[in-house]
Amino acid sequence: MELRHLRYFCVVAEELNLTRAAAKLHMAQPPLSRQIKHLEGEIGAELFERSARGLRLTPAGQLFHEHTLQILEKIDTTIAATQRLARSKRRIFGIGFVPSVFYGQLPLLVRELRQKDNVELMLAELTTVQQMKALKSGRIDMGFGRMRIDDPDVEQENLFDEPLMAALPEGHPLAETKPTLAQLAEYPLVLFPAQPRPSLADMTLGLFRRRGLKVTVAQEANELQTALALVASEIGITLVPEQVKRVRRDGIVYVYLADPGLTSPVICSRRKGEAPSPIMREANAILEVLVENRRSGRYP
Amino acid sequence: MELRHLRYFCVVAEELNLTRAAAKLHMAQPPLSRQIKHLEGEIGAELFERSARGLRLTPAGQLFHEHTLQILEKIDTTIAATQRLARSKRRIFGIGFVPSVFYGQLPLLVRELRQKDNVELMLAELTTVQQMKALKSGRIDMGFGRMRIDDPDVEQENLFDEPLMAALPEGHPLAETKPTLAQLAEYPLVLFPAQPRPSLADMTLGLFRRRGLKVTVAQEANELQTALALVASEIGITLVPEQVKRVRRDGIVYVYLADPGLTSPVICSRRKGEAPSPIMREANAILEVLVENRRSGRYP
DNA sequence: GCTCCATGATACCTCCAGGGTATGGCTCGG
DNA sequence: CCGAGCCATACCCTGGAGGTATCATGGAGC
Repeated sequence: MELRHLRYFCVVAEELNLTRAAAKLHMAQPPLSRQIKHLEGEIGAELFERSARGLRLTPAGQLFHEHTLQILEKIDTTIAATQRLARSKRRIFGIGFVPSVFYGQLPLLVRELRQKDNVELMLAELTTVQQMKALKSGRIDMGFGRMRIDDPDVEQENLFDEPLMAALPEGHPLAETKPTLAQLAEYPLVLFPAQPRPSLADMTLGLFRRRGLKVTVAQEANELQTALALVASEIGITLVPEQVKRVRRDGIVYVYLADPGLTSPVICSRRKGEAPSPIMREANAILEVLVENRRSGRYP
Repeated sequence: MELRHLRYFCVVAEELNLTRAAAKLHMAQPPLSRQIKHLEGEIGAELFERSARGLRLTPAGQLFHEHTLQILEKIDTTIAATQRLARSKRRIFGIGFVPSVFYGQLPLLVRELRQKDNVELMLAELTTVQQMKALKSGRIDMGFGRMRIDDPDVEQENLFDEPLMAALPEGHPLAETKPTLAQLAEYPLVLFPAQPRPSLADMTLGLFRRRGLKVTVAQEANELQTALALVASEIGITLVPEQVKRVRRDGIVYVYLADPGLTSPVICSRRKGEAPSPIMREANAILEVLVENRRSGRYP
């Protein structure tokens, strides 16, 4: 499949008429007809219903059209962004992060760095393991995760340890308490994040298991917002890092846990033994302030 | 430009060696070399720095690589989704919405509809004006907006009127009051959303202007989260529809306004004179319950 | 400082696939 | 029943993608 097919498909999907579409594309109708068939063959699905009076999109065709528009749009913006960056003298600074650190001060680091006019920021949501590879390949320059991984080419710095909290529906029996894990184990759990494993979800399960507590998983969720919605709907409860409590939501209360030592670290990874670039130095300076604020409890 | 170029570029960007990349692509080195040059020519930017010992990505190349990976990934998932839909007997149901309605009950409608196993949901963020065209072309079947637009082929239903609220930084002099527009006009404004105009931003400005109030715009923001962050940083204040107050955030308080009649409607648009499909009937039923809850103040 | 070699660039050839033209066949409206 | 409108098929032609051979270059190693 080539972009040509997508471009043709879009025009045809809008015109619903091969002859007119061909005219719009400055080409004859038969080759267009063939290319569309070719596309359908490659995807292995009918995108159009043919009739003697023009075409109609099948449901699959509708879906494909919607996404194709987005793809073509993204290509255009990508080219434009690349050209802009090539003309400017900016350098790329890539930051990898696991989703759960993005509810805290990371957005502040991003906002500060975007101000600088010698740097183009590139953000990538990556698991801690993926971050190792991305660091080495130069795709990112700094990674934020929650796991310690031994790698000779990467140095890790423990920024701070973050307490875990329980997210409970409003009015829950434990809502005004400081519960123990044993107490929480009595209630069904919303496991989160379900998708890229291993993750916080496994850590959560491990915490219970190591204490010999049996938990029932009521539901899995991939995104924080979904998980919180499920908690608010009283489908279950879930454990989240403290940063998440900044995401307040009607129907949800966060409570600290009674068990000591239930924390999740936030770890910053960098390539080892590399002279810090000017941008890296700026990032480090900002980070230092943010970590200091975090440690002293001063939120901006 | 064709997908071929992107696929080649990705492999080269990973190998940073044309000979090896060519081998991986099961082709000879010279044509690959040429295609990459061709790509650079078309974009009008150097993506690689050549040396006798292999290649290196330029900043522009790095950016392009990052986005190219996403594009290729999206194409794969699009094809997979299209195939899946073609095999199933599901129908498409498209919903268009302006961002500001997505903080209310719309997610609930989406969640309920996703449960049904005869429907594949397609969401599209569109301005109210774009929704008209999308409805007529069949891209969406239902649109949610905040503006009344006369169109012979579209019928609009006013679901409810939503009060406007002011988002203020914590500790703001007006934070514990029910201020008037005149009082708010004393403080700088964060204009939101800045990008697709006309929008709520113009409505906000209009409200002040019609009362003969002069406002100073401190900053523009495209996304709600940014706007709220700016408010929390005491850069300015902003007006938001009531639904937004469900997005709570540290450092932000929402207050109702003293002026009467400061509301923003939520309007549902459908194609006129069309027999409702089974899915549309299900959507209408869910919508009715949600609107009733909204009107009676019962949030789920 | 010279040589070697890995690596990318250039030149030229081949051939296929994408586009063109001509035409058939189907369906719907009058 | 006929014609208009539309898509599909058949066949031809050419541009450009890919192949082979070879050159140019600069860093590593002696």
